[in-house]
Amino acid sequence: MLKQKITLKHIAKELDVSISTVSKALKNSEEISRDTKEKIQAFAKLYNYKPNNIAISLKNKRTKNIGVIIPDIVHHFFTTVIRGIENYANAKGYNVIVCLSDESFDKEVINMEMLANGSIDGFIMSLSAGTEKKKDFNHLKEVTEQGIPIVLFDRVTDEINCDKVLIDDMQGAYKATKKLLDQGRQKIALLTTEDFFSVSRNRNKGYEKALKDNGLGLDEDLVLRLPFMDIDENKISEFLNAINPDAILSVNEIFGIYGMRVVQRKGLRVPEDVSIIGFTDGLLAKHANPSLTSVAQHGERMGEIAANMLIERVESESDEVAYRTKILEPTLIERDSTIN
Amino acid sequence: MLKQKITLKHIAKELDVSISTVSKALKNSEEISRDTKEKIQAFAKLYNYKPNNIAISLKNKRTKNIGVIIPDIVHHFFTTVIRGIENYANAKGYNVIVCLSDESFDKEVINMEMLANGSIDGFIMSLSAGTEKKKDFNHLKEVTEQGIPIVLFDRVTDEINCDKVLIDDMQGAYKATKKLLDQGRQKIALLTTEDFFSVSRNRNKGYEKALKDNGLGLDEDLVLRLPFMDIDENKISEFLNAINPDAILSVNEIFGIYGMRVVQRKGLRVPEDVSIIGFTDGLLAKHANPSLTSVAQHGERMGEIAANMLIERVESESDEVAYRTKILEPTLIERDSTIN
DNA sequence: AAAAACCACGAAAACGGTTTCGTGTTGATA
DNA sequence: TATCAACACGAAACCGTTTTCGTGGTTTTT
Repeated sequence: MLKQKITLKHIAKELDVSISTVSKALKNSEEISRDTKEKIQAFAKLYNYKPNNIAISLKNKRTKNIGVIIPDIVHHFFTTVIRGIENYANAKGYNVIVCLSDESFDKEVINMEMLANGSIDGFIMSLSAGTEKKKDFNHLKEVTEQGIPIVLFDRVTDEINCDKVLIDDMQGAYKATKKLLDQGRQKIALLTTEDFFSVSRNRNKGYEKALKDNGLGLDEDLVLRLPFMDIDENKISEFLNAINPDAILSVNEIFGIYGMRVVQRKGLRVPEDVSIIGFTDGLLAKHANPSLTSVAQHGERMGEIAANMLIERVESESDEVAYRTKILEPTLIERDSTIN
Repeated sequence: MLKQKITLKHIAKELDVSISTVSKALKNSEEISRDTKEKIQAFAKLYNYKPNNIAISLKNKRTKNIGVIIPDIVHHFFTTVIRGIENYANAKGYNVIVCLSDESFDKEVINMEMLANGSIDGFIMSLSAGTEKKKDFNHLKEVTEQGIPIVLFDRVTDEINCDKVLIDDMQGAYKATKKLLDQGRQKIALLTTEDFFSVSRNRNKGYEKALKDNGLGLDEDLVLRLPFMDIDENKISEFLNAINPDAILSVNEIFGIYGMRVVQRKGLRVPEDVSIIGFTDGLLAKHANPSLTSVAQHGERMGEIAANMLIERVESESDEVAYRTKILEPTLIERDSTIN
C-alpha cells in the first residue's frame, strides 16, 4: 500500500521529458516553454511532489539544520532558549537537532562529532559542566577550523573565537545585591556553586563588587559553595543556621527555594526577617510561596539572538565578518520574597 | 585557514588507488590486501577522515534521524520524554530533531511536511491541542502511507494505526480519587481542562468511576473546566469558595498548585482541611509547600519506549509486524498535600 | 538564400558515498 | 604448458537533485 515517494525521474519518465527539464520547469525557469512548464507543474502538484531534502543537502552542501547542544533539557532556562531558537530558525526554514551533553565532556564531544560530518550547518551550544571543569575546548576548535560556525550562549569561554550571546551575570548579581543593601540588609548570604562555572564566577563577582561599593568587605563565612547537582538541603540548613543572615542571594533558582524553605522552617518570615533573591526566572520562582524575586535571564530572547547570529553567518558569503559578543541586560523581577 | 573536510576522493588521489578501494579498505573488506588496507587506514586516521552523513543517507535511504514533534518544550513532562528519547536514540546512533507545534494544528502539519521529505526515518509525536480539537489527522495518514513510521505518545488518537505509548490516565485518576475517598473525603473537586484533550477526558472518567464505585455520583458542580492556557486564578478561587471541597483532584500540576494557594489563602490547612492531588510529577509538585502528592507519568520511560518502538520498526526488514500499544501504569507519589 | 540569433530542451557532471561486477595478475593444478 | 582459482583492485551504476554546456530546429536579420 506504500505510495512510493515520487522523484524527478518518475515525472520525467511519465511525461517523456528529461530530468533536467522537470527540474527547471518546477523552478519556473525561463528556459522552459509555457506549455511544458504547465504540464509538469500540474503533474507534480497532482502527485504531491516534494524534493528530497537529503539530495538537495548533498548538492548544495547546506542542510538547513542547526545543531543545538545543551547540558540538560529538563531545565527551564535551557528550554526557553530552545524555544527561542526554534522560533527564529523555523521561520527561516531551518530545523533544530537537539543533543544533550548531560553535563559530560565526553558526550559533548561525541555529539559534536556526530553532527559535524555534514548533518548540520552550524552549532548553537552552551558548555557542559565537564567541559568547563576540564577547560578542554579542542572539539570546538576543530569544528570551527572546518568552517562550521558556532554560537556559544550562557556558558561560554574566551578560548574560542566565535559569536557569543550571554547575560551580564555580574551586573545581575550586582543589581540584586544592591537591592538588598538598599533595603538595609547587612548580612547577605551567598548560595553559589563550585567555582568552575563561568556564570557562577561572574555572579559571585557581582555580589562582591556590590558589597565593596557599599563599604562592605567580602566575608567568606557568608558564602556557601555547593556542588550543583545532588543538592543537600542539610548543608544549606546548617550553613544558614550558623550565620543567621538577613538576606540571601542565590546563583540559581533551586538554591533560593531551598534557602527559603530553611528560613521558613526556622520560623522566620520572608521577606520581613530574611529577604531572598534568586537567579533564573522559572516556574519555581513564580509559584513559590512567597514568590521569589529573581534575576531574569531572558532565555527566549537569547535563543532568538543566537539563532539569528548563526544563520546570518551560515548564509553570508564573505566569512570575514568579525565575531560578535552580544551581552544581554538582566532584569530584576521583583516579587514577594523581597520588600518593595 | 579552512581545513577542508577530506573525502574518499582525496584519499584515493593521494594514495593513487580508486575510490572503491578506499571505501572497501576503510570497511576492512576482505577484498583488499592487508598492505593496502593498512596504508589507507593509516592515512585516513592521520587526516581524521569521517564519512559524510548526508552522502550515506542519500545512498542507503536511512538518515539515522528521528523527528520529534511536541506541543511545547517549556513543559516538564515533555522534556522528560525528550530526555528518554535522546538517551535511547543516541545509544543507537540516532539523532533527534525536535520541532514544536506550539499546540497549533498548522504548525504541526508544516513541521511534519518539512521533515517527511527525507530528513528523518520516523516520527515520535504527541498531538497538539489544535489537532485534538480539529480531529483532522490527514497529515499523519499521509506520512504513514509513505511508509514513514510514527509512534504516538501521551496525546494519541484511535484514528491512526501506529505504535503508541501512553499512561493509563483513567487508572491514575482512579487511584488518586480512591486515595482521597479512603481518607474519608467526600466532596472532591475536580480541576480539569476543556474536553477535547484525550488525556483530560480519561482522567475525568477515572475520577467519575472512583466516585461511582464508592457509591457517590458525579456532581457537575464539583467540576471546573478551564481553558488550559492563560489560567485565571480568580476562576479557581471563585469556584473553590463556592463549593468548599474537602479535597481537590487536578488533571495537571499547575491547577493543583493554584488550588493549593487558594485554599491556603482562605486560611485552611493542607492537607488537614483540604487534601490535594495533582497530575504530572514535576518540579512544582516537588517543591511546593506543602509538597504536592502527584500522579507520576513516567515521561522518561515513555520516551525510551517510544524510541525503542520506532527504531525497531525502522530497522526491521519485514513491515508486517502488528502495531503495538504500550500502556504504562501511573504511580501515585505521596507527599505532604495528602494525609498518610 | 545564407548567416545570425534565439528558443526549448537534453546530456552529463557533480555532490560523497556504497556496491556489484568485471578483469588483469598470480600461483596452483592437471 | 594450458587451465583454472584465487586474489586485489578498478569501472561504473546508483541514491535525487542542480546546473552548465551543448545542440537541433525555428525565426529573424541582411
